[in-house]
Amino acid sequence: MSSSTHATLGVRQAQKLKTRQALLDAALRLLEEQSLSSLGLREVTRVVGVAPAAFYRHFRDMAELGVALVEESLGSLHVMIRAVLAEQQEAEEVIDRSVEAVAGHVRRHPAHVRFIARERHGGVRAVREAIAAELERFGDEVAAALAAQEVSQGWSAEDVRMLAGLYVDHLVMTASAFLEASPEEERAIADTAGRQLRLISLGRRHWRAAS
Amino acid sequence: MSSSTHATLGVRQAQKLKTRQALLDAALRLLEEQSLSSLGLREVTRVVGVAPAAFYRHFRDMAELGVALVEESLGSLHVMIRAVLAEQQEAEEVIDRSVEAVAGHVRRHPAHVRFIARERHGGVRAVREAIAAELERFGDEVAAALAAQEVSQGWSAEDVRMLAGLYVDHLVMTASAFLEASPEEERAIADTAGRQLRLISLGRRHWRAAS
DNA sequence: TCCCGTGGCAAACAGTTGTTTACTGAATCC
DNA sequence: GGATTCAGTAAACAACTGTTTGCCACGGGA
Repeated sequence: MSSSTHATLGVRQAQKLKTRQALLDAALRLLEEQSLSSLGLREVTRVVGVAPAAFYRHFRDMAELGVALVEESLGSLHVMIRAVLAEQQEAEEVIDRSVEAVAGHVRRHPAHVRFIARERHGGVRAVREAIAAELERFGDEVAAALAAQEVSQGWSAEDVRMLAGLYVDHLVMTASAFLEASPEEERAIADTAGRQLRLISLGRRHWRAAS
Repeated sequence: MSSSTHATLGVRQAQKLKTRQALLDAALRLLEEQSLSSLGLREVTRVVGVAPAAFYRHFRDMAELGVALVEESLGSLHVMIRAVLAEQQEAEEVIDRSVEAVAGHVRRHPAHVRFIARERHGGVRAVREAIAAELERFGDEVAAALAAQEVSQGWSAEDVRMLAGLYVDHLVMTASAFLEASPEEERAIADTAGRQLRLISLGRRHWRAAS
């Protein structure tokens, strides 16, 4: 990683990116036990081992750093969603795969997930809006994938979008549930999430037939 | 209100409760634009117009005040849920009633709803746990009501509980969606929430028949 | 090689924070 | 009616905050 940026960007910019990333990492770590609106600039620079004033070379204030963290956090989630959507299997299988993918993602990036769950309704407007905008894009993407499936024939675009919203909300809920779960609770959560998805999928298959 | 407490408790305790409530109110107001972990003790006492040290006569620290706010906020939500569950009508009707009840509740107690949505995954452990415990009780209550309906015959207790969880999560999601919505968006949100509930209810009616 | 651009530093700034201390005055109890 | 309890006060404490200033060292283009 370091070597590639080194080669491409020159020592100068590479070093800058490095401390920028160090600031993001330190902030993310500190945010495991508090929320963004109480995270201090000095607190972050202290962890990185850099002067407080250096912060301003990278971000105007903590809100701007927060927005950068949103991109980083939801970026990793995005690739996971794409991967799940790309699978073209039968409903029963894709559900278990999805839940397992979410569990794995939480296990791999717990701080990212915690940050999103915490700041989605948190005290910093700019960050809330960044998360909302990105989640809306996820919803659109899911909707497009759903619309391409044969089960969705005859569905209005509005209905497809509301189902996608349900899935995205459920995804975030499940991820945050995994987050605060002890290892032995994980199975129960995965189980519940799977059953909930199955019930939704059942409602989906009977949507226009019954109403 | 003041007169009743006055009569029952004596001037002494009544006054104490009054400033305690003033602290809670001030905190709730300040929390509309920040999160609990960044709310300062002095900030609250300043708004109330009381000396900083007076705070300790009522709460050990801000976390304890937060827990008190949880009880207050979810208390009002609790009566709303009870009211909805008490109605024994046909599925189609109860859905629209419920969504309208949620919308009304958010309109009436926006600060309470915002507080819960924000601190449910917020930075203060004690508050998170208090919210989680209370929402779990809500889930149990909903589950009991669902189990009593004829649609749930043959359902395992586990399945009923997972459906109740889905409803509770959806409730919180919908409430927080109403919260950040402009008045003209309210209708669309209510509409989407209603359709989502209808789809879930559809899946519910086909649960054991298909799987 | 020299010079410019710039990431990072040290120091100082005025404010703010949570917490402790000793106190006052009024409601309560006997 | 006198003693007591206790909600609220004022003042002081050290510790911390975000932001500005002038400075230095050094990588990169000429």
